[in-house]
Amino acid sequence: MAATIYDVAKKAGVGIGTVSRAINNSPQINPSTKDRILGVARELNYQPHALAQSLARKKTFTIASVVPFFTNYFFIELLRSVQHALSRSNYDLILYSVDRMDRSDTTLERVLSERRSDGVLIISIGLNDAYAGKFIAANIPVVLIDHMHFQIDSIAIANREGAYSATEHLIALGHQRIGMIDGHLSSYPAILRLEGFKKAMLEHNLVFDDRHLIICDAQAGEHGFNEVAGYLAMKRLIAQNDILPTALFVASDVQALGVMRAAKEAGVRIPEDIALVGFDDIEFAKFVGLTTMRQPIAMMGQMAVERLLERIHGDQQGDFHHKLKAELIVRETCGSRKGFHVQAES
Amino acid sequence: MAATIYDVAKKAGVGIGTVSRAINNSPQINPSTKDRILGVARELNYQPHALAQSLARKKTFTIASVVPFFTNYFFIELLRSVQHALSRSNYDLILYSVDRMDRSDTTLERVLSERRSDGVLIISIGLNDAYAGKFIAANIPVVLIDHMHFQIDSIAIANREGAYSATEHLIALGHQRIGMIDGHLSSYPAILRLEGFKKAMLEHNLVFDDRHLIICDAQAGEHGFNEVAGYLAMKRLIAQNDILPTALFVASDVQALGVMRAAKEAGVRIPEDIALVGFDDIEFAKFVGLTTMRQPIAMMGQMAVERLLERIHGDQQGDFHHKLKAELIVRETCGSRKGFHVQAES
DNA sequence: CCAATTATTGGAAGCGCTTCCCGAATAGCC
DNA sequence: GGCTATTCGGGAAGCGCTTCCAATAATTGG
Repeated sequence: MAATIYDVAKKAGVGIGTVSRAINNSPQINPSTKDRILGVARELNYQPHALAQSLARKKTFTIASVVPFFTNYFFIELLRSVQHALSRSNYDLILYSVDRMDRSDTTLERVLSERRSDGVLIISIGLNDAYAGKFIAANIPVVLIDHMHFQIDSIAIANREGAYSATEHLIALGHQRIGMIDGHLSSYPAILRLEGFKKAMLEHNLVFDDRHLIICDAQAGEHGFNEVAGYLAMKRLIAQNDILPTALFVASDVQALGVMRAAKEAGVRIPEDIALVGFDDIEFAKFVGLTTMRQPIAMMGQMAVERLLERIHGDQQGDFHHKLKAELIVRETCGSRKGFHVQAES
Repeated sequence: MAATIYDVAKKAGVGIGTVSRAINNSPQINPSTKDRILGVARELNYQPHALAQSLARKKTFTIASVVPFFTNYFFIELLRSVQHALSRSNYDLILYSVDRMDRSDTTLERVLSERRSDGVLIISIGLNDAYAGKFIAANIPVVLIDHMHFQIDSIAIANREGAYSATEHLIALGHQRIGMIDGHLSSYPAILRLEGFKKAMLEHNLVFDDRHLIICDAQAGEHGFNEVAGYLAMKRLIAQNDILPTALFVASDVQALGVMRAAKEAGVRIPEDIALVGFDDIEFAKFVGLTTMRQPIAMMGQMAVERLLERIHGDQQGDFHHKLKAELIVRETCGSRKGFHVQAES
């Protein structure tokens, strides 16, 4: 069995309180006894038991992340950055997955009741007022990523503005007949991106054909933000239109990948026949040359962690609703209008 | 403050032991008092404190996973399946990331010392004898994924055989001048895949040109299993050879993606000029039509979790070194020899 | 040299639970 | 009815730690 604090105390001939002070380097201890105790501890290979510490301190040094597992590479890249940001602290990360968006409640309930964590990161999941209230009542700091709630800290992308920019890029390229493929409108970002798209069209006096808008089906609460949904949407677009749009704004990169696959199958060339702009800039967008709106994913993860940690430490008060701007990354799927917006890329 | 077991006991007019029996549905309790207590508990919105339970039970209902974060989509898909398999149990998942492969020790040390978990999943990381011994001594069940150790349960892919099959496929297609792009040989799978490749060449009496073998550089202990490494390798291959191989076996799909990008830039057509076989079958392989060796990633994750849980419950003894076979998935990067090996795909 | 501080230390109490031991209550049996 | 099994419930002990309080030892100033 592993050594406990009592073993160390006995062997060092001191009380357990003193050992505790030694290992937590409290100032209330004589440096020489401290050294001696640390020596004994090393000898015994003593390691404090994290759980016991948590119980006594009422602090777990763990943060929870609630993630829709794993429908979209966006989450993964976010998680990576969260983990990265966290690795500089000594907090552990515990993962709560929600497998169906429409059943996120049970997961949230679990996070709340287990009390394993000092703070929670909720990714791409809407928090209703009831749960927001519960977290506030339980005094557990929460940061929402890619979603909003008026009472809860959040960090999200400016979706409407991003969609606007994407569409505007297409318009600037001379396109007039522009379509859009969106996620299901049960998703908040999907709504906003559609709004941004429509706004851009309107402000540039372009009419937009309803048949050129395809909303992906939601499945298992997934909002259609996946490759297959994009593929299917593109097939539908091609099937139901005699004249295709000359340009397409797709609400996410994974969907755009599906669009490209369907286009290829149908002999529709990109960008020659249809120009394409995505959204997210997941890692693979670069590999396939997809023009897209870059979400600063890594930045979002890092900021969220920093904010959460601050909240945990009680440093910060006041609301925090950060909105990051998406940035247009021009690659090849809109034709070689390189230099239209110069971007440094590694 | 949240209700404790004492609050429930007092309000129900019983002892704490009885409350404990009620919520853990022990048989040693009168059903009627149990119901009454459960009623009170609900009223008070009582939730047992997971940490306190863990401490008292000496069981955490948590499993740890040690993951190289996140150099390769292989890990992510594995993690997804792990999480999925776990969601059917009531174990939580805590994530320990190792950011540099060559510094996995500190992470393992932490897993060991914190004792937050009942079992550990170690993904794609080599375990040396010292740490294997420590886990055994601490009596913590471990399952290794994508790696081996003679004393520790493991589940891995048959790398050598998979590489052999990939190469053989190319040979069967009539290729003679076959090259390979591999990860750095500090990686065990990289070694095995190279062996399988060479074996296939040898057994089919094909000579293989050393200049057609590119070993990616290892960076930050990353073994070169990433897109950029593949890209760079392909550039090198093209640069240092007057006559290129007609086919290429690439040790991982992410690298193959880089290879494709470099090929495109250099005007080398795939599959016309060079046929390509990858390894892993990550989700994106399908999107880009990459012929590859499928690792049953989801199966690996699931089996690993099942085995780990069995070990935790003490059901299983004896060694367990499972080797799964990789399966050839024919797509487009070797030319349209569709039907060569018919594969059902959704 | 003495009172007043101040620096250290020991260890009980407490974190919220499980579990074991023991007594009370009830049931079963002759 | 009396006696033994059985069932059920109470609560102390214990999981491994932190922290607070009181006690002791070392210093300081005069």
